[in-house]
Amino acid sequence: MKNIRKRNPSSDAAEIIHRRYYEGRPQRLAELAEAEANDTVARKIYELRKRADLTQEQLAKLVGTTTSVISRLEDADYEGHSLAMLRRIAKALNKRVELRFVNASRRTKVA
Amino acid sequence: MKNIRKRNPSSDAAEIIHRRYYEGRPQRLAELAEAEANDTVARKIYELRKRADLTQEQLAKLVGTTTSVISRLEDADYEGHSLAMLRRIAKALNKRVELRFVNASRRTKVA
DNA sequence: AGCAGATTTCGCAAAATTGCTAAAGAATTT
DNA sequence: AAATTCTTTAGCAATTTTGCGAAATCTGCT
Repeated sequence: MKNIRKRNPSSDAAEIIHRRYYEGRPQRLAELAEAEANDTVARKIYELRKRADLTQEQLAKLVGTTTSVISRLEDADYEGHSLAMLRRIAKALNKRVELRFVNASRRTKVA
Repeated sequence: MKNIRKRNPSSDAAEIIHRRYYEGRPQRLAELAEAEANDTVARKIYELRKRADLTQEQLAKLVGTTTSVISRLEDADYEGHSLAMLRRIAKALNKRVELRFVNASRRTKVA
């Protein structure tokens, strides 16, 4: 996951937050579900991978691609995700992609 | 929206259901929100367009493309949707795309 | 500082999606 | 049933995404 402004510090905000709040604290992980709804796709993938405790290389292998591809997908600036790729990632992590069209302004809360 | 088995009858299941249950019956429309969560992307787009009471041509114009593209996106067999296109459609209809990775088996209910 | 692991970036080829036109097929209206 | 509107299909070009390897950058550890 690449930070927006800084060049290439894997010590970016998301990484810091992850370490501080989630690493080794199972109860915190539950909170992620809520926060995720407002996140970018790139960050969702990043969080998903972190929660599964995988390196990009490990996820890449599961998905059937390379680390450079995973890195690109986790790049906040990248906008070119395909549903097909998102599904491949989901499948690799025993998830499934759920998609909805919701009214532009309102944010729907999830049960 | 193309049916899976029949060749090209726009009198396919979805179309029939639409006419029978939704056309001119506002209260029925609410039920769509629930059903949609389990639908394919293709059908979501179709339902979205129908609820907006638009022809493929009208939607195409709003999105900035042609009817053939819309038709393809509504084809149940088509799997090549990109997030970018889904967002263009959402934007045209004053919606936004919400995406989640959920556990493979369970279906999350929406508020 | 040095080392090993992890992530990012670059460049180009391959594959997939979109853009578009025209024509055929189907549904609706008159 | 003829006319009109709507949708699907086909083909190909243009654009975009993916695939992939190698080098560069960054992190954590000793």
